[in-house]
Amino acid sequence: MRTKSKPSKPRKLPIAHRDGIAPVSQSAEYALRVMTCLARGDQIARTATDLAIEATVPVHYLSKVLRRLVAAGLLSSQKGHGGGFVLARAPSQIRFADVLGAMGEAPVGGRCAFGWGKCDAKAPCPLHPAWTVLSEALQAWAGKTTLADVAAAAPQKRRKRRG
Amino acid sequence: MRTKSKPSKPRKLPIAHRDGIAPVSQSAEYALRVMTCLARGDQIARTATDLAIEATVPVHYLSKVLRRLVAAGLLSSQKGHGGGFVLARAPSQIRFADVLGAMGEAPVGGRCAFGWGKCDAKAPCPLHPAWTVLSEALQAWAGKTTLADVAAAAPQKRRKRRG
DNA sequence: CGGTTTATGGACATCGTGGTCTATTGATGG
DNA sequence: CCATCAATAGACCACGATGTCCATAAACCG
Repeated sequence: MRTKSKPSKPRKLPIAHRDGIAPVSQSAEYALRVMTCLARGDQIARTATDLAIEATVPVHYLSKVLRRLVAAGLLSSQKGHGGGFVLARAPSQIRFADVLGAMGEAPVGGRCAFGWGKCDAKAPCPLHPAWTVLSEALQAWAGKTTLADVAAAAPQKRRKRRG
Repeated sequence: MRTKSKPSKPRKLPIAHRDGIAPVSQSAEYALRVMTCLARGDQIARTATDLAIEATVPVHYLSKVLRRLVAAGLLSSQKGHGGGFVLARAPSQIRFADVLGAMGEAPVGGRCAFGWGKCDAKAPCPLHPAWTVLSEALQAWAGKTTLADVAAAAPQKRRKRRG
């Protein structure tokens, strides 16, 4: 075993690391955050600034995300005084998959994880079975979870009902 | 110098899209590819160039990935004529989680998807339950799948299996 | 021993994502 | 009508992940 390879100089390699196995991009995560915020409130218009604060997202960047969600038909927007963003459908009718899809995060599956151009059940790459398991788990999650689920969960603040 | 004005490029929205819900980084995928290649062959040393061709990975970039895998103790390396890389353990003893961990892809969970600093079962963010489901699915997948699984699956060449 | 083969280590160059900023358009209210 | 608010649009920049290249070290072969 000649792999002594003494690590006397523990220089870090340029291969960075993300915050773990990031299932979605940062933009997509922002989208889910803001959609969650909207689902948890009343159906009144919320401004981008307002949402950015609550969702802890850079304001100007969020506007781009919101634009995408509007273009995808998940949000309605209203300009001018009193305007803002509202969910286009009921929270129970908006799946995570819809939000991710609006952000360009297609539900996996299109690309061969092994680098092969074509990869299907007939001519599977070595990683195909394992990747299929992962892909199906992700799709099941994104397809089943809706905004209604996250709206119901974990109230952010104690909203005391007056009277 | 990036002051080369690159006009005429119809940059839609700056929110790019990856090849779907990419569960791992490109580097981590490369690592899984090359580890799969090694698991599928005999335990003879394979050169980086050889592996790069089979795994369809840029040669020089792969060398960095291989370095990481060696540093993590998943691979053994041998310099000089006849040298190359070999799995440090049996394929059944190398989980995907090990490979991902070597590439810096920690098994999720550390960061709050909603942007909160702290986020646990006691004070969960709205996304916490949904994210927990996702996180556990990913961890289960990465923890259960081993190189032996992908080595057995989908023989690239016809090879008689014993037993 | 020198020469070849291989891994090792790092210096760049490049590109996409994330993030900031400014201008414009549209709606509302006085 | 004008002032103001807020969405829309896109230019622009920073930075990290990706990818290329080259020098060096180590192991083997003659």
